[in-house]
Amino acid sequence: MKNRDIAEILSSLADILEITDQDPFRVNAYRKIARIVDDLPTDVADLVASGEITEIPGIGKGTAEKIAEYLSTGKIAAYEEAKKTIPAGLSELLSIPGLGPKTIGLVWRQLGVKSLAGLKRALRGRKILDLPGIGPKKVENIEAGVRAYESRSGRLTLGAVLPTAQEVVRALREIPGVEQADLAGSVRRWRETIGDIDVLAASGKPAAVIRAFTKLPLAEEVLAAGTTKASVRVAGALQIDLRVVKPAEYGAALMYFTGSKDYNIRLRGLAQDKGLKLNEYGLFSGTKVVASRTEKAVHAKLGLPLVPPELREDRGEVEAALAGSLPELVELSQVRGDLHVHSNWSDGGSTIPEVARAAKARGYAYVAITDHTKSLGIAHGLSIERILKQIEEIASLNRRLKGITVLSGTEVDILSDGRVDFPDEVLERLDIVIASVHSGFQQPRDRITGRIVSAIENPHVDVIGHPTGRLIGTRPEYDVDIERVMDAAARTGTALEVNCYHERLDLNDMNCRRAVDLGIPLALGTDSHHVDQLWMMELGVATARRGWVRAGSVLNTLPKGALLKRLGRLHRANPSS
DNA sequence: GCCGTTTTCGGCCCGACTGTTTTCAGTCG
Repeated sequence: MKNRDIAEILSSLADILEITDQDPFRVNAYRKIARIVDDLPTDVADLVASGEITEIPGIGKGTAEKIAEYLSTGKIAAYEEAKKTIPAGLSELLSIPGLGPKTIGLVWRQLGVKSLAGLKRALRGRKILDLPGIGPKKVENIEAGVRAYESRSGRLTLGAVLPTAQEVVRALREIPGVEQADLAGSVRRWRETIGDIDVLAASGKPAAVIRAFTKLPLAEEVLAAGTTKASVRVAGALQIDLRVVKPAEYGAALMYFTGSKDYNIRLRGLAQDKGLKLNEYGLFSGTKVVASRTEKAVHAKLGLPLVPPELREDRGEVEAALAGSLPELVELSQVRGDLHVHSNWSDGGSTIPEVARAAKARGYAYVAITDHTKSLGIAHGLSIERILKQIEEIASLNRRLKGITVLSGTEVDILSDGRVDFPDEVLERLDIVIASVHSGFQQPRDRITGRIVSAIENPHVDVIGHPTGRLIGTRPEYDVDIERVMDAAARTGTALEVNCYHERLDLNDMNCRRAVDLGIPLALGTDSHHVDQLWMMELGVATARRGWVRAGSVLNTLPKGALLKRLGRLHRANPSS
């Protein structure tokens, strides 16, 4: 699938056109198409072959031809030509905060800056001060931008910052004069990674709120503080931006600061069509406010139901909302159990009774213990003898437990030849079998895809664990042909996991959407190695919601009996609970 | 580059902030 490659080329093309001062709307058109192609749940080659590609809003004849050209020749002539017009190291400079295309074009043409190293030399040499429109303050800003760019460690996973973000909102709501406070930005949309945390508050006394906010104990450093907004640094490197608005403007402001940018653009377009204007202060007819206090009211005046923040990415949700066909998304409260938890029998830190207690406290009806198997020696994977013993202990524990059932499961290794690590007679005795790849990540596409398809076709395998193997920001997915995996899963009825662990979220949102379209069942599991990690179910539910998943597609929204029946193992259901 | 019953040409989201300005350009979200 070439979607990602094509998206990167179109995005680079946009960078080049921007630096060479071409029509900004053309630049935006390419950026938008790059995003659309990257988000596509299907192989762009199929859409080109069928001619459906130009039916996607935003993609016209011109770009469709370029994509077709890439698919047949491996190159796009327009891009190859454009690349010759600027030095290769220039596009990188667009990532420096405070430095934009105009200034980059200026230092390149006037000073011969061709790269980050060249920019730093120009800053040191102070030649840059001779350029029109550049003064000492601007030089200072660019220097600070370069430092920030060089020191930043990339985006953090949502799961790594969410607890802090939620604590900040709680603290904010305690401040006198704060009427409402919520997370906004990419955290509220539950994007898998975030750059900083945006928080919004409503108050009639913004200055006092800002003062109190900057004095919160968790604020380690105050980066900026004005009358309506402030930025502080917490927990090391994490930046929190607070904005305070009037209560009457809260809904419009929350929409504005939640984004995404593309969603906001779409809604402003809808407003324009109605002769209205939408900004962060409200929806206006001339100077008269039409709606502003709540998100629901602003959406309603635009002819839309309230669109859940997880969907606000301009991936078709606006059209669906207008047509009244938004999906009813799965909710955390509908999840009746966690299907992927490790205990101290393998590499987990909690005992099985501790897991059961914590799962019950979360309101679950069941929880599956799915420890590793013997070939994963590093994780103390279970031998056949030990898994049989564990099955017995869990049965005994279930006889004592009230209000929760522990399911006997396994996360069985998919071996390098596609067989799994336990024989059928062992797998048959388990309530749930997850099969996962934990080795041979470097295998070529055919081989690793074939392994996973073999596991899918194994009648004892219920779920494929973390199907792409990626670790966000650490390890790319293995070279798996996810289309083939999904075709096999759809054919056999095998579930694919939405691994909820914050560094995995695998399947990701767009793959969830593809799976749902194909009718593939999904299994939510946290992959917890300690009871402190069970909360990450929230992250998986959010990922599923971002993938337009309804409760009906999620196995663990089923009651225990229906789940076990679905897994084909009703006869092994524990009769005592 | 994309798009369209006000349009096949002429638009394309909106405002704040900053720094350089003397009326505005660049950047950001």
